[in-house]
Amino acid sequence: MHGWLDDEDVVAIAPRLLGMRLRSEVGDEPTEVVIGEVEAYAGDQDPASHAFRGPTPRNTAMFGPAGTLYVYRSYGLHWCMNVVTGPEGVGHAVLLRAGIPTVGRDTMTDRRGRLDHLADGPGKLAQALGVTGAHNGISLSDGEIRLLPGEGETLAVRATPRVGITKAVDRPWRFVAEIPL
DNA sequence: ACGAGGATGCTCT
DNA sequence: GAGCATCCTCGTC
Repeated sequence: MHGWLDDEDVVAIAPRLLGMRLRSEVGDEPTEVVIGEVEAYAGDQDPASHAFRGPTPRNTAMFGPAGTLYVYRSYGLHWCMNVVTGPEGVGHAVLLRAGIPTVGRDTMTDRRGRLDHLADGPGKLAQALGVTGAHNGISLSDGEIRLLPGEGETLAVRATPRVGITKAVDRPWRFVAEIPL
């Protein structure tokens, strides 16, 4: 399943996640978004990656097989989720930064505590789907959180520098799906 | 629309 | 002890 996720080139994989669906079976009602913004992190080739200096207690999930979910806590407050890619052991991952809510809107507004800005940021996306550190290391193929095919529409994609980092700031490894008019 | 500042706790040096 | 792959609120324009 998702055979292309184990490709060596995480920068090529990242934009292919745009338009895919991310479905959560956490809680009573399923929730789902279409992935709209991602960033590539290239393991030991990438000073901005959590895996840059090799395995640690926090980042072990990054060195698992492609299709593993890596969840970490950001700024002591928020959870952020990544899709592990590449051959097992390389530490590549794609940060999921934003999604368009499609299923379970009521549950997402409950979890977010507001009616707007439900999943337009990495911490907000994880919160809307009910994803926490308890999901770190699970498979995105057969678990509570799943990566599913999109509708197959062709998306216009814009590449920009990554957000919120202080190292390797020049690499245009953030990919945003342009909303068609 | 945009920017500054504070909240908050874990990870690794 | 420093440094975060962030979010929210409250100011301005």
